[in-house]
Amino acid sequence: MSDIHNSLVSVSIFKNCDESTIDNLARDAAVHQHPKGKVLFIHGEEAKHFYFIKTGWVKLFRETLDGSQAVVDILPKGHIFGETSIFEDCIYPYSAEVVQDSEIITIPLRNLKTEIETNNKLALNMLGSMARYRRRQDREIEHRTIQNASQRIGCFLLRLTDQHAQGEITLHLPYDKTLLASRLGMQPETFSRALSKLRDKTGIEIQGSTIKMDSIHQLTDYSCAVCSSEFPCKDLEAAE
Amino acid sequence: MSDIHNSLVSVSIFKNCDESTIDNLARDAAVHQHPKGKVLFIHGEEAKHFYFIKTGWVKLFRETLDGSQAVVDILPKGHIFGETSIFEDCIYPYSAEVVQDSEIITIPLRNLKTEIETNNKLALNMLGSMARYRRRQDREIEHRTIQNASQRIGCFLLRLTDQHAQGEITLHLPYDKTLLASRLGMQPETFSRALSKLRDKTGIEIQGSTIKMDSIHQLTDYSCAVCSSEFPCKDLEAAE
DNA sequence: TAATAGCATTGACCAAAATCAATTTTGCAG
DNA sequence: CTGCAAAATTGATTTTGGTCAATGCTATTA
Repeated sequence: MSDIHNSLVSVSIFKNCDESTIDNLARDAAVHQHPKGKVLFIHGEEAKHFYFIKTGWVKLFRETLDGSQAVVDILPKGHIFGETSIFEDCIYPYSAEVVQDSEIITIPLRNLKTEIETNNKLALNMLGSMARYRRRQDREIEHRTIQNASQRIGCFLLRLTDQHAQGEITLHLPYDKTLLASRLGMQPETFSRALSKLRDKTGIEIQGSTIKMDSIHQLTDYSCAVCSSEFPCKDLEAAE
Repeated sequence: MSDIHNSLVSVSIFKNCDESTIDNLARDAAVHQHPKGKVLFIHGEEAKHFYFIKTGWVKLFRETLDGSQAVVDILPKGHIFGETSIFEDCIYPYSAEVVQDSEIITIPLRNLKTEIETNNKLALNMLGSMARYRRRQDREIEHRTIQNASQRIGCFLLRLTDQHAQGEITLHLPYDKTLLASRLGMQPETFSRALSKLRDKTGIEIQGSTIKMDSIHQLTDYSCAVCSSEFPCKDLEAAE
């Protein structure tokens, strides 16, 4: 159990909360190993748990009857998801699928709900987290509206780099290109062409999933020109 | 002052809160008349107040240096905005412009922050409100990803109608078509053509800003087929 | 009621991205 | 090391929506 406890203390919504708060949540939690492709829950299903990603990656998405899907987010280890379902109708607002073999902690929403109803500190942390997420989503809508495919990729790459990095930078795409394409709201073919275009326009070097550049300015000049947030963005951080 | 108080009691985040809570907020609030076109604040500005729309409409948007803008939302009377800036850096995450002569109540964020830090009921209400907003934004991203222009218009029209309406329906566009186009993330010319296409595909009648149809099925068949939320949508309600 | 300004529509054209199809490359299992 | 399946790329084509320019419509007001 101490394993679960140790995982949860690092989550931003539990920051500065009493040990007892975390213990109350961890009490009925469980760790599971999930293979790539495993669907944890489906949009519209009754929400019983929320989840913490110990290792791996999880895709949140919405899917229509005809099979086309819109990716809401792709979360790395250290993040929680499904927690917003304690409000309203207790229904998951999206589906969740493990996109790489992952270790996931499952925690009953009941415990969170009970705790938050009396714990103002927790409620405030969660509000802060949701405000951050909201900014991220607002920015996402802005990007889909005014950035083209290449600029969106450039912006995504910038978010992978240390904002204050100097000199030559090497970075790796965090997951495969098809998934990244869906994360950015485009087709794999469009992604491939748009990345080539980005290379031609900015001079970055691409070797598989490794990308090198002399300085971040190669990307900022190209991508940030058409964004309302001047670089370095104040609202770049990942969700909660 | 009782005027301001009466306005605020109707806001969902103050539901079931003590009279004293609302009085604390209303104490330093003020009502102003704003003409169409008035910009209330700009993205990135230090956030001092949040706002309640007593009458009229307000557009929330983000704008780049070169003038292109992305509309985040368009809010009717009864809604608040800017309140999420009590978290983090106290900076407005979007700009706000009055799009019709409006009566707006201005309330210091300070008062809200002080109150929420000790008032768990208020915090929980606000969490519920933000969870609703988040679902709306997730759906918005989905729509921009998988619906085409005509389908987005159809979906918007459905959200204007009574979900359980039977028989012939008449409805009016809530604001002018140029603004509606920006709300739906398209150009005015595209909106015009897409609306004509929607008419041809569904048989709805269009007369200026008045739209008539024999039944909502004309629209649901066309627009909801490519959406993950089966009609009637559970997550259609407006934000705040 | 006539002038006008802003909104809305239409047409012609262009650019971006989606689609469909065919390869090529890569990573992995045997 | 080889063969295979999945991922990625490339080409050809279509679709969608954006852009620019011209025109039509309508509501306000002088």
